[in-house]
Amino acid sequence: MYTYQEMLSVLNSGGYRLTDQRLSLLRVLETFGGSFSALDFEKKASEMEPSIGRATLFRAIDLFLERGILEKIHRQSGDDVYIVGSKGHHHHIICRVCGEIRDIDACPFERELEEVIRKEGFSSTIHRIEIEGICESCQIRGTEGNYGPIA
Amino acid sequence: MYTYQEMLSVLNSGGYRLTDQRLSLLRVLETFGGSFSALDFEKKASEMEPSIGRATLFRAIDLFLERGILEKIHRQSGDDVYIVGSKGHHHHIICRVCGEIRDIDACPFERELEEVIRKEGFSSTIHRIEIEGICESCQIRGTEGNYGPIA
DNA sequence: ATTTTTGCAAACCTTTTGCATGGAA
DNA sequence: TTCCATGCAAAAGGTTTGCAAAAAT
Repeated sequence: MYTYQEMLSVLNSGGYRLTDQRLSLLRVLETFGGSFSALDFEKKASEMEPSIGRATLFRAIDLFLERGILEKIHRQSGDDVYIVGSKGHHHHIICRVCGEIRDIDACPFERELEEVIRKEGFSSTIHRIEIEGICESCQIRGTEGNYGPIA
Repeated sequence: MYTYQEMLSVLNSGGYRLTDQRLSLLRVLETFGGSFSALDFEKKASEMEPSIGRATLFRAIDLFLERGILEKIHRQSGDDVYIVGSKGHHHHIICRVCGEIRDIDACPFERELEEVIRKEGFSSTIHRIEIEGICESCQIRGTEGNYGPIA
């Protein structure tokens, strides 16, 4: 997960203007531990900096996604959530109870992916892999009974 | 990809009422070769059966998803599209030029997934894997220059 | 006869847009 | 001083809802 300084230098080196609003939004991002929705972000942002308009926030989200400061994750539920980005190619494992999202570094699927792609004759490929389940702490808390099996 | 008869029997065995609208919608699904948006579906449905209301269509989509008659695919672009379902656990490889979606049967990632899940201590997991690239025909057509690299 | 399903239209909710103002470089 | 970024408020866009009528079992 990028630090404030790293996020800042991504913006800076991209030639983007360092406005108060953008810097405030980076500060807001620092405070998120796990995943959050656009609305979570908006809410927290307007608590910390009430003057930030909705349009600015959504434009910042687009920019942050483009620059990798944010990553968007598509949940099984259909909701999109965001997390603060991190370096390099990686995937995520998500707890559907507490919402924790961990990075899986060093994609363990490269070999099999290459095989599939070769077989299908595709080029210029990207892949998305998301794993969703119940993390250890939530298993211990015994909450898994509240969640049915998922197709 | 399920045939009309298979889709019908899924509905039937689920105890759902076989209304004209639902049967018409299955007929519409038969006509799709590849992926389509909810709006594509609505458009085609109201051509083939003008009396079908929007709410009915969206309610049917939910039902079809639940029963596996449809599968929802989240594109890199952020759009959700649908395809007619097929049996068993599988993944998809999507051409970002022509939109073709092929099933990858027999998940080639089981071993590595198990390893990751064990290492992270997760239980009750599901996974989604989507591969997006350019299919052979579209490579030959030379259209890949129109599409920039994707993060 | 009972219960599900439908159609309509309005409501909803998140995201986007146009445009004049303000601020960074 | 130039162009990028912002805020506002309105519009957009896709999806969902409430309800009375219609249809399936």
